[in-house]
Amino acid sequence: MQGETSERILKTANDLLTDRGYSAFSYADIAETVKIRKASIHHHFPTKAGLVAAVLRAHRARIREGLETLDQQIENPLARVKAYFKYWEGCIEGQTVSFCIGALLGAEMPSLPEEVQAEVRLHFSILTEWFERTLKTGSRTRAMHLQSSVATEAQVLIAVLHGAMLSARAVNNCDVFRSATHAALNRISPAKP
Amino acid sequence: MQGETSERILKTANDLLTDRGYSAFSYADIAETVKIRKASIHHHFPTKAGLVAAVLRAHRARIREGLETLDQQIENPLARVKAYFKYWEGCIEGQTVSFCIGALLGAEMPSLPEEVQAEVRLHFSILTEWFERTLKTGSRTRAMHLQSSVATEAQVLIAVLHGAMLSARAVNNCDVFRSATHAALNRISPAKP
DNA sequence: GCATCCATCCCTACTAGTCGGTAGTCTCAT
DNA sequence: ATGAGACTACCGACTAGTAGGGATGGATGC
Repeated sequence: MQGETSERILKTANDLLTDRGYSAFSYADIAETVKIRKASIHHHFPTKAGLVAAVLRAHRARIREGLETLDQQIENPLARVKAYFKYWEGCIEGQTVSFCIGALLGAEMPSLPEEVQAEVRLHFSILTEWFERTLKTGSRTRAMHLQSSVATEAQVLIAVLHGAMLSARAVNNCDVFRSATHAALNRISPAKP
Repeated sequence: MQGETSERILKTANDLLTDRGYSAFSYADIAETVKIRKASIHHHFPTKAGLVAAVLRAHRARIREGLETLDQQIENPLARVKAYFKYWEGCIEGQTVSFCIGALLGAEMPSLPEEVQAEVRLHFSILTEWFERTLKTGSRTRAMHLQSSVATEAQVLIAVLHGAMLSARAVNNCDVFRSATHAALNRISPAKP
């Protein structure tokens, strides 16, 4: 029932990864919730590193799709950036997904298999590229007002995004995410008349 | 040689924790570098949770001391905040300590023993208190210029601090930490004449 | 129509190794 | 002689991963 087994494995691994990180989840955990034997998971994903890399690829694809949708549906670049932050605010608030696995694995970087590390780096690079692209057009069209270079402002926004996730998780309160990110976004908003 | 065994265990656990997080290091790892048997570690620290909690307490004490020293030696509140960021810039650049264990464990929060979670929450709260206190006097004395409330600005700075650490670790480059944090600090600096 | 083949999928049963933690013993300084 | 600190030797549970066997179903050859 409900879709391909490998899809269910990926989904479960994604969920486990989201709240435990790489080292703290096991094939046995997946087996339990997918209702399948441990060995059967190895049939679909021979190694843990491969499985997690696949989860990250899927995660990245979803994020990329989401960003493309924002690009198409929202004209104002500032509003696009705000919408991306709002998306995460909803995730954290709803408790469904409380962290971005790309960022979470970034923290565990030194202990990850090279295969996984590469995917984490890709996560940061697609995020950086999108922010830089969006900030560049936003700055040009005066939809936003930047105080530093596009590259630097992009880094600040990404840092606030991930750092605020961290704080929200640590104190178990979405409000700190909301207030920190709103303040950061207000600072690149053009001055009100 | 070099000091009490329990001190060496703490130091080693601190280092291991810094680059692997909670789940990815073991008593065996400590035993190897401290040149002691695994069982002997249990003599000093009966449980892993207790050991890590002790590491966090020591880490928090060091941070608190550092902040108190800043409070005493630097008069300008803005300069104090900048000095704290500079401290971490030095840590990351020198590769000696590449991450704050308080923040790192914040990411792993849901999979940590309650004993450790409590210490992580304390880390965030002493950091928040110091930032709020420093920003409040900075704002009052016009040493800095805040666009939002003290509480919110403190959250933004903490988020940038931890988020920039995350980016620096993910892409293995201290420059992103430096540029993001400098930009964030410039924004609370008073306008130049 | 029917047998064979092959790949897919999941299973049981296992491996070697690691995990945190315990029991009990030896040594040595106070 | 007593207690601290280190040891050897072990525990049961868990880890990722492997070997090999059934079951299924769809394609092929006759």
